[in-house]
Amino acid sequence: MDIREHLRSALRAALADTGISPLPDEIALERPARREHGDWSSNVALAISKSVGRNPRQIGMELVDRLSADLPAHVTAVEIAGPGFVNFRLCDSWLHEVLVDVITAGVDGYAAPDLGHARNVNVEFVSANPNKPIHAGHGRGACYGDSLARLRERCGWQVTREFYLNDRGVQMQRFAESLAARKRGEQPPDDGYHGEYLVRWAAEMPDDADPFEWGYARALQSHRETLARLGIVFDEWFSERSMIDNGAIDDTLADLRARDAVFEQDGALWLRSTDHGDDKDRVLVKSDGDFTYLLPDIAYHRDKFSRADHLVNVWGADHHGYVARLKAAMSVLGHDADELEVVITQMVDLVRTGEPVRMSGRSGDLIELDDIIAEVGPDAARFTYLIQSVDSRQTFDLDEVKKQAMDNPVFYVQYAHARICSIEAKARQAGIQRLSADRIDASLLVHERETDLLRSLFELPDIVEIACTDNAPHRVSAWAREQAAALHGFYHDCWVMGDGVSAELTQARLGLVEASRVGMAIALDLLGVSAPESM
RNA sequence: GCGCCCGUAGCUCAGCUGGAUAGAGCAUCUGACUACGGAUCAGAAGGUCGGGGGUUCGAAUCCCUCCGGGCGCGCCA
Repeated sequence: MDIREHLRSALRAALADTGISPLPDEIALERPARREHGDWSSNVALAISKSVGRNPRQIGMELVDRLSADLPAHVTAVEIAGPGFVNFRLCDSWLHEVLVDVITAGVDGYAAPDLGHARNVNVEFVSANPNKPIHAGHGRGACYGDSLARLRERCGWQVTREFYLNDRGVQMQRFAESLAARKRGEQPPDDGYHGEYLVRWAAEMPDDADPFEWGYARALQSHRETLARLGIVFDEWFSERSMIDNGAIDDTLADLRARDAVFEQDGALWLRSTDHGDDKDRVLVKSDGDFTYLLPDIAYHRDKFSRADHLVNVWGADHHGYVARLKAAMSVLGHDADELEVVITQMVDLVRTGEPVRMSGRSGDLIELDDIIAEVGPDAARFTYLIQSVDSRQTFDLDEVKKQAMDNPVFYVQYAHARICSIEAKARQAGIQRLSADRIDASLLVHERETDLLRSLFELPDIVEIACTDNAPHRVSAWAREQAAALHGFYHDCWVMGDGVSAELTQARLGLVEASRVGMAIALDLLGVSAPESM
């Protein structure tokens, strides 16, 4: 049983004994920041003092008295502190159970809370237009979205990774015209695409190819290849054009009309989105008969809702203004708008030793994600994109990320994993066979370095759950760094084998090393970063 | 003007569904291996958590307000 649930039930019983009624729904238990405040602490006396009308310190004292009279398992002391905190001191035995839990559950079973209950979730991300290479800014959304998908998979969801293709419209026309112009050796039109990549692609294009279709296919190939370099593979590439061909857009329009959610004004057709939380109504079909981008978007999300229980969209900050209208449209169509989560990633500033990397506006050149990957490597790119909350603007310093050899966190973390593997290999070479968890005497693990590692491993399931529910992979990155620090400290102070280390202690420590490997492998997998056995 | 995000150590950032003396990495300074990989470890120094109010036993965290920065507010996509 989770140690917190164990302490909670003890507290609940003590509260009942003191005549508190009704018992609080929630009893908070947390690890105090300061060591002298014990191993676990509860503020329950403070939390209920008002409703009970009693002094919190007094309630706390009573709880301490009753708990001390019959100490729960693992607990060595219960103390009152400050305004009324109830602090528990535990012996290390509760941590020794963690070791067994981790090894027994393994990489697939540990820290895998079932939050999704096999529901289907569709995670749509990147969705870069198929008319130019994926650039550095997309990298953040790509790594982030894939990590969200990994978190969902670990937490019991059925996940579809989806890429939406805006494969029609004026932008694609301009792209085709620009490509054709380059093929003829001419400059693209002023309102076309001027990037250097078009010169390369034009050179590849056969003379008799249709610039639109060939260019589209070429861009798609480029996207696939770039994403594959980061280990990102999509299940579905959804074509906007297909919704015209198969009537999905007409159906959507008919659906909206049937729900009396549209009206005509000034020759255009409008969606009454203000009825569902938008700040103004939106045009669906322009007076010239073309529809706006919004209508296919609505049709697309309508389609996604027919395929999944829950939708997650990863959008760049420049699209946050569209959230309200899309949610309004889904609400109009009878969907629960809360089942559509739109997460916004803030911008990325590329810099090189503190100097901003200029994106040439004149030529239309962008820094391609391929170039970033080639320069810093896929693991460093992914870890860097995922090390920080996507709510904050990110400064991505290419030189900092590349000089990883010395001080980059991704290497620090990967090195920890490699070290673990190195120890295990050394043990094998020495003919030491690691015993199964039930045959290890985990109680031998009493060194502070050892208990630090176990405490860290204990936290991983919580971290995974929070990262999943908050769409926050950076919590996993932070954990991985802490776990790596704990591992390096352990490595430094605690010899697993050799003179002066008993066979039993070697076995216990090998178990701890294996548990660490499990935890680190889980975290790195969630981040999509490789877990090397040697570096 | 309105909306969303951000403002925490010299730098890059965690911590934000309220907890006790605010953390990490980098950079700086000082130390540590005759053994499992020194891409490591230990210590020091570094702070008006943008400012001001409020709620609370308790606020970086919640509320209000102001300041600063980013991104959006189309019958563009």
